[in-house]
Amino acid sequence: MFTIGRNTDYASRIVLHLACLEPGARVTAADIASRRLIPSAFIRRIVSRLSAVGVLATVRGSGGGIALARPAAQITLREVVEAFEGPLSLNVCVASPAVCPLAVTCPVQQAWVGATQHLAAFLTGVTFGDLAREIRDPQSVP
Amino acid sequence: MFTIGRNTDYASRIVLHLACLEPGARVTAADIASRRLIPSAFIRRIVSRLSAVGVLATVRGSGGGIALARPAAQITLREVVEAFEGPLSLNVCVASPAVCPLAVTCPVQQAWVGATQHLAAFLTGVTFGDLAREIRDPQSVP
DNA sequence: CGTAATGTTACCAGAATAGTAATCTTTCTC
DNA sequence: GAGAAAGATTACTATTCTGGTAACATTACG
Ligand code: SF4
Ligand code: SF4
Repeated sequence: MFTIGRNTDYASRIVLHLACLEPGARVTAADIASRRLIPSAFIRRIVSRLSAVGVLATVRGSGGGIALARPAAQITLREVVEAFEGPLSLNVCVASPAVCPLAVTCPVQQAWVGATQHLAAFLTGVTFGDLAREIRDPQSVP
Repeated sequence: MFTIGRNTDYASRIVLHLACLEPGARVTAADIASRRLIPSAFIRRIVSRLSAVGVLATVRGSGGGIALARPAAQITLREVVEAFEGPLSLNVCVASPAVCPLAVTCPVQQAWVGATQHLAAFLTGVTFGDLAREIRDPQSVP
């Protein structure tokens, strides 16, 4: 079906949730999990990955929690996607042309390279600052 | 890694091969399989699907083979992709928003809808007529 | 009828997915 | 310092998906 995995989607929920709060607000992972319908035993790994990648800043111990490492306006959807799906590459030969012996003369490869670049550009243009702003209008989510 | 499957890639090789021949040329599947490095026991299902979808016209029996059902210029890469990956949908909520309870207020969904539309538009713009023309220049492939 | 071709189905091994669970480490509060 | 509250890490599992193989069925030419 050619879709992103659940990990990636959950990650975007987490970042979006934080982007909707006051800048710099810190909140526990379990809290986000319950509000955003993320399996509570699952969110740990996701948060861990996001912080390894530099999207989240975490504080351990009692009274700790997670927060955005940077302003939401500087976090792109692409960054979150690539943290879980790896570098964008719509066909195996885009990331590493060597895997296909036909790559040298294959015009389809060029098409996939182009499609990947277009998608990457689109996702780079979507920041969580923009996304959070869209949700402020109708009713603010707890 | 978020890529198309091998089925889809093999399918594009088949269509490209036919697009490089004389218009209307008919050739056996086994021949394409050996020239384009497709597992020979695999190509059957792929050809079958492509013909069910209206991209290929097949002729059974001795002396039969496969050919494009329409001029290559009218066959888009999107069509081939969707024949194997299903309707383009970069996240589950794009194809059917009902699967996610958050969909009604989720701005990320809008982003995925947009990304899917952009990708779809790009792939619609790539026809095998164009692709075949690119390969005629350097050296014609057997 | 025999042969050459596609159509269809069943099957399989290995990988990926989605999720659970248990344990470790850090740090605050009392 | 004890205990509790948090995140970090790892191992495990069940299910599905993927890529591929194999066998058989169907069609058509000669
Ligand atoms: S056949 Fe072309 S598109 Fe397919 S993997 Fe090889 S180079 Fe890429
Ligand atoms: S959270 Fe938003 S993007 Fe994710 S599945 Fe639900 S509607 Fe779609």
